[in-house]
Amino acid sequence: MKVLLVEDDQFHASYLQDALAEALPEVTEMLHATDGAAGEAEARDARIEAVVMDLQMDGRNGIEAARAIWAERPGTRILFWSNYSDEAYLRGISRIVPEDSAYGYVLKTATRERLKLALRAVLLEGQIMVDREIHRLQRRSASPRNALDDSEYAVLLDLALGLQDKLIAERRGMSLRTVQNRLLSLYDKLGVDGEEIGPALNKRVKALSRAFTTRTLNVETLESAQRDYERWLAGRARSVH
Amino acid sequence: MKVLLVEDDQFHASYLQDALAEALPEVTEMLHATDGAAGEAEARDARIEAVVMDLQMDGRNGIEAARAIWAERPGTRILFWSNYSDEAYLRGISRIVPEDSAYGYVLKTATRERLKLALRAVLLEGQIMVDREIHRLQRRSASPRNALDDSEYAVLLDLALGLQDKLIAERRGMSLRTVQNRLLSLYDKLGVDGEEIGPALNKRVKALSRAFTTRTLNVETLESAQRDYERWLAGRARSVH
DNA sequence: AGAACACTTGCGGGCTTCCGCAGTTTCTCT
DNA sequence: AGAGAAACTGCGGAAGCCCGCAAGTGTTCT
Repeated sequence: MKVLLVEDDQFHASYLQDALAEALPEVTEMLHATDGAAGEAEARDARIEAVVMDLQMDGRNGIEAARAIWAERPGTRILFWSNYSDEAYLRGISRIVPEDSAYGYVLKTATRERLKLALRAVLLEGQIMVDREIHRLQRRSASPRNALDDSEYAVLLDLALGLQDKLIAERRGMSLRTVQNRLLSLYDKLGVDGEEIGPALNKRVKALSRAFTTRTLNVETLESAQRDYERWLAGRARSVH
Repeated sequence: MKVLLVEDDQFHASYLQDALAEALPEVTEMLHATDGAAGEAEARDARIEAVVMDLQMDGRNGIEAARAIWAERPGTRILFWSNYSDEAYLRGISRIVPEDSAYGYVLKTATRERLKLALRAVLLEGQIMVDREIHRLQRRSASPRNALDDSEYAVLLDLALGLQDKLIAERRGMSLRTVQNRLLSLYDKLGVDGEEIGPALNKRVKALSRAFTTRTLNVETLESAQRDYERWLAGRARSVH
């Protein structure tokens, strides 16, 4: 059995290697990549079927790498292992997991035993295993009060990029007023006006600010949204001539 | 000689302990705290004069802890050891270093030899030692093109919190128009309009967005600015009755 | 089928923001 | 001290944003 580790921090990588060797004696070959792009290449070349993936890496991050790997071989088993319980990362993952594939999510603060358990369960048995703390987060983000549905999330990304209402309307195919309605519910859900007694705020900016502090958004997500936007812009320019 | 380690990641902490033992046999006592608040208390109680401090920690971060420690005993020698080369952290540090105290900054990606060198140089010899990569960043941030001066930075923080022009003017004691001038130069320096051919943007939001992607700002800085703002608000309410 | 509810859209008004123009103050040289 | 540069300030207008109101469309119950 071959396993690929994708992890850019050397201490964490060597800890992982030890734990993996202990947990899975059936591993015959252990590959190691230190960023998402190298991980993708490695997975393709070596026809890897089991991966342990860090999420937060310089350059190409774990989510993007996982998406690329699953696009080629949806059966690949991936265990995500990360410090970060950011909602932004979770949202990214739940969006790309193929229906029938095995994956797991373990926090780096988990005990060695729990890590080893997850390694066996996901990589060997093909189970799905999500750390309890993560699960709690996902539940919270799915609770009616704070859940952003996909279209609100899309508008949030556009807002974060600095697009004006009219442009968002064009990009998302909604009327101006509908965009503004979405913004209103965003302000509500992000708690922009929430019980603060203070003076009036610039809601647009405050919404972005809260999206960051509540980990609904993070820098990587923002950068990837920017790339999407530029691609769309290029397409639009072509179609308008 | 007593040394205090403040580091919340267990792998990094144990690596640090090893390196410290190798580099400084004269250390007789090694204390360990896992967050900023505990680090402060430990430093005070044990009358610590040498600290190795992680910057990025949950709860109270390294910058705030260092400020508190230096406020009590400016002679304390502090070596910052961190993954993060964010400008936001650097700006924080250069603001609080007492004129005559010894400090250093080493990246976690540095070799063991370089770390040991920095440990000896800063903690034992009281030298100042800054990783070359960090130094490069500081220089860039001091270059005329992108440098935000203190008052621009203050306005950026207020903007990020969602304050409106009028409120910023009140808080910072400037006229409304001056605040707007600051904003204009912020937009310029953050490249809000920079050679992008795309449609017009919401500059306020885009400025915040760019501040994040260029690492001028990060979530911790934002949260601490929010606390400052709330304190100011409370004071203002009292003085107005 | 009909009632209740949610979502979308246009209109309009009050407010904020961006920014050019021009006068005044403050800083910085020689 | 005096000249020139840089920063600060008020005014005013165009554009964008926030949002209440009301009419239209679609969905889900009973």
